[in-house]
Amino acid sequence: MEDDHIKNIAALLKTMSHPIRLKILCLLQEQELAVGDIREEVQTTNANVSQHLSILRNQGIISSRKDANFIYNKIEDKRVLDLIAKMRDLFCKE
Amino acid sequence: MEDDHIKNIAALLKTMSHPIRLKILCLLQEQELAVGDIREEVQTTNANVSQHLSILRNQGIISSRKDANFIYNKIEDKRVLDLIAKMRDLFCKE
DNA sequence: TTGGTATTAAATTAAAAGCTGAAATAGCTG
DNA sequence: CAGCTATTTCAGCTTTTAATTTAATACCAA
Repeated sequence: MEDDHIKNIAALLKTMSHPIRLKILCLLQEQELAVGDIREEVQTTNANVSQHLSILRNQGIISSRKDANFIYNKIEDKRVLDLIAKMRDLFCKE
Repeated sequence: MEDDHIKNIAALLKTMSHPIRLKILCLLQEQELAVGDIREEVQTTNANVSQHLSILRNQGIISSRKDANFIYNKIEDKRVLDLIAKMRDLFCKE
């Protein structure tokens, strides 16, 4: 694997390696969600969720759409879904 | 996915998310290597490689065997090999 | 045992990441 | 417009991580 790929993948893993962000990605597997919805699932503040979402957005992993004063987030990079599926497959047995 | 699994996977990803450590794992896919061998591939110091190896060892990802004054490292958790293969498949196209 | 090589350990410093609370923005609704 | 809700942004603070340097350990070979 070339160094450039390694650098990119390492950056992606770093983005995914925070428990809150990983959980957000898991939640978004099935549905679009707004910040408030997510805050209910992950025990933290709105501002914190918002910050994590913007990190995910900057990586291009998720995208957002605005509706009234809600902002709905969904997974943009479908490869991440594949990757999460694989991880579940490998590490969630038992 | 349960919170415990998320926590564990996040910790694994975090360990893998440093470019040097990810590269070390890629190098170890094919063969056992000593610290000095790795230092030649990754541009840094011996001590730095050693530190990264010990992080990987503490996570249980790699294991070591001593032969004279070399310490050979190899991947212990085979699931990590699977995961890397998947990532290569998803993110190294082009 | 002396010297050389390979590796680890400990300590220091610098940089990055994470969380919080408060202020700012944007869009509804009455 | 005034007030309310959802979200983002910012500043400050604490914690974590990374790299470097230096010292220590272990093994071999002359």
